[in-house]
This record gives sequence, C-alpha cells and structure tokens, in this order.
Amino acid sequence: MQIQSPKGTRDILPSDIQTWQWVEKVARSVFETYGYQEIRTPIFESTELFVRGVGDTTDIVEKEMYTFDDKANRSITLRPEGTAPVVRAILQNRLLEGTNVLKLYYNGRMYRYERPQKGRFREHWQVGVEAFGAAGAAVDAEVITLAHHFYTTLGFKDLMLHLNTIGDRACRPNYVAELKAFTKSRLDQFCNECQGRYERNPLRLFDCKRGCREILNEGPRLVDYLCEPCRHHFDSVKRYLELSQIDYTENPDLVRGMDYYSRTTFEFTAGGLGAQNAIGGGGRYDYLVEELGNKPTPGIGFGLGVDRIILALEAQEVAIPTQPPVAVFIAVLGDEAMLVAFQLAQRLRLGGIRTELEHTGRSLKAQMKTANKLDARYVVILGEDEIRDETATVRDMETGDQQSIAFDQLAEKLRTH
RNA sequence: GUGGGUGUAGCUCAGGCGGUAGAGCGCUUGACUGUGGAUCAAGUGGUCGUGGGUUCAAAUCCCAUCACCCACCCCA
Repeated sequence: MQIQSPKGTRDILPSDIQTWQWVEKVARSVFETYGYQEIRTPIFESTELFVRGVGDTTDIVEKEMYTFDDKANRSITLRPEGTAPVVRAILQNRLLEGTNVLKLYYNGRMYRYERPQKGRFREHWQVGVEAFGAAGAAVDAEVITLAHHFYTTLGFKDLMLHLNTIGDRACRPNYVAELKAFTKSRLDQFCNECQGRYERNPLRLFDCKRGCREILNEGPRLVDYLCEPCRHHFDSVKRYLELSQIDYTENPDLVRGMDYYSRTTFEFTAGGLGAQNAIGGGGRYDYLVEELGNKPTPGIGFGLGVDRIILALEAQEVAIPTQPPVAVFIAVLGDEAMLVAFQLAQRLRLGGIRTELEHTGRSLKAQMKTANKLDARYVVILGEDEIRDETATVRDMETGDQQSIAFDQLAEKLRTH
C-alpha cells in the first residue's frame, strides 16, 4: 500500500505554489502598510494555553484539538488558532511593556481534528493580525478596513462583510440570562443539539441552521440589552466603515467560536465555496490578555483562511499573476557542448537569469518542445558550430528570431531583454 | 460523531447485460540528418483501491475493509 498523507492534510504542489506565494505576498504587503510586524510562534503549545484562552466549552477545545503528552508527560497541543499563541508570546517576551499600541501579524499552519470537506482541512493555513493596546472603535474599523483592503487587492468580486456586536461584561450577562429564560420556557420546541447549546453556550443557539432560529425571532435581542458604552462603540465602528465606504451587513446571528471575543465581531464570506464560505473573521477580545494572567489590555484581530481564499479565487476565476519557471533554456547537442553549456548556465545564473539546461541528451526538436512547455523566453542552442566559434545561437521563442551572440556577451544580452 | 457519493493508465474519464482492459490529454520517437507552438503516425503506459466470496471465468455480481469527496456539526 502506498503511504498517503494523513486525512485532512495535503501537499501544495509546484503547479499551485505561485498562487500561494502571491496571496502571502499580498498579505504581507497590505499588513505592513498598516504598520503590522510579523511574529512567528511555535506550532505546538501547552494545552492549557488554549483551554484558558479559547475557552473550555468551545467546540475547538472540547473535540477538535490535536493533544498528546510528550515524553515528560507534558500535555501538548498543535495550535488550533493563532491568537492565543500570539498573546502568550507577547506576555512572555514583555512586548507590551513600554509600548502604546502593538500590531503583529502571523502566517502559519493550524490544526483541528474535524471531518474534512470542501474548504475544511485538518491542517490549514491562516494569516492574521492582532492589535493590542487600543480600545477605541477606530482600531476595530481599521482592522476591518485592512481585511477589506487585502481581499480587494487579491481581486475578490463576490465578497460580503457581516458585522455584529456581542456586548461586554457589563451587558452580555443580562442578555444571556434573558435568553436562557426565554429558551427554557419553550425548550421542547428546540432540536436536540440546541438543547445542548442552551446548557453550554446559549449564544450559539443563533448558529442553528434548522428551524430553531425562527423561535428566537420572538425572543430578546442583544441590541436591546447593550450597555451605553457598547452601543456607542458599535455605532462608532459603523460610522468609520461608512467613512471608508465599506459595505457591511449587520448580522445579529454572528457569534464567533472563541470565548474571548467581546463587542465587535465580523466575518467575510465569499461565493464559490459551498458550505464553508467564511474566508476570514475576527473581533475584539478585551479580556483575553487578562485571562492569560496579565494586566487588562484591549485587543482586536482577525484571521483569514488561505486554503479557502485560494479555493474562492479559483471559483471566482480571479487572474493570478504568474511568471514562467525559467527564462532561458540551453539546448545542448553532444557531450562536448554539454561541458560548455554547464559553464554558460552557471554564468547566466550568477547573473540572476533563471536558466535551465538539457540534462537527458535528447534531440534538438525534443529540447525545443521542452523549452516551449516551460514557456522559456529564449533558447540558447549549443552544438559543434557554436562551440567552435564561441558563439551561441539564441532563439527568441516569442518572435522566432534567431541571432548569434558571443559567449562572453550572453549574460548581458539576455539580461537586458 | 452522523448521512450520501466516488475509487479503472501520470491526468480527466468511458466500460458495468460476467468472457483475455479502452479513449482523450501527457510522455517518447518519427514525418522534418541541428529548431517549439499546428497536423499526422507509431510507441509508452493499468496486480481496474485492498481482502475475501460466488463462478469454468469477476473491472463487472455479493460481503467486508480502506481511502477520497460532499453535506450535517462547527469553523478559516
């Protein structure tokens, strides 16, 4: 039996790599434009970080983590998300000390033990940003603007922004209590799963894709329970977005999967992805730093799924800038020519020209075919005549023109093209 | 964890009423003794996912198993 990659993992092949590199390049470039610096954290962490950070009643922690004991019986978990590790890192390295606002971005693989489907993998790539130290609504809007900037730079056509607020410590408990009371009186009308949600995390009732959501239309609305500061914060975020001319839909159902969120939550969805259509999301987490043992520090961030973004770009047929793998192909005829070709190739490469040469000694016709398939702009032909005259025959594959160029001028001539 | 679908050549897929395995693309070679993209021709290529059963005979029927895909759950 052939050994296969583990379920839910996959190889990113050379034929796809330019798309990946492009998405990563755009992310870096946009994030740095907004003043973010990269941070890299370990791919595994102490299990406790996620239990405390993400929340022990969340699905991620309850059933989706890759957790194991190391040889010294420490409980280790492959990171399922990026925010908690970043918070751990800034606390451990005292990055908040002496800093006003700290802006970081990351790019890495995340691990969740879930049943794979379209746009969902056990190993997936996320890029994200985190901003610490600013409590004002302008930062919320800035992060959302950054995300929007990123998606539109990539060329997304079919993009939607969903926006919500989930209140804070002052007002959310009141609302949750009302919601529970409302739900309890008609619990028998809810599906089995929602009855479980009622126990564990009532806000998740809004996630139900069956009929239960209907029942809640009659129930209490979070917007009616927001405290004054939360209401004002939300209004400000919306005003900033309107100033930036970013369209959004208020979506009161948007409750995110981690316990650490407060106030603003948002999510971007894209067409062409099937059921898993969220290509990024985030929110404010003003209590997370405190939860992980430091003095209270406001924070907000968002993460985007690279795998899904690439699927959506393909579905939306967005053109991706690519370059041919080689610029110059050296066609070689005979063993003598090979000795010369090897040296010439090295000279071109030292000159920064992407160069490939024939390694299997086929007919010139076959070599031309290969050069064509590689989309090389030039073919340098080396046979007996060329060796004798120390002059290469250079063919422009676009125009079909051919000329003779002395060996010692080759690098310079080809570079200027 | 639950449901449905699919596994045949490197890739995309036919064949399915049991009777020695097919196409297109790719790759190699040739038509064109040192010149690509087009055309034509020849060649290359498969323990028909795996194991078992029925049968004179199984890619085809039956059972089991594995893998992948899609959906639920949840999320990126």
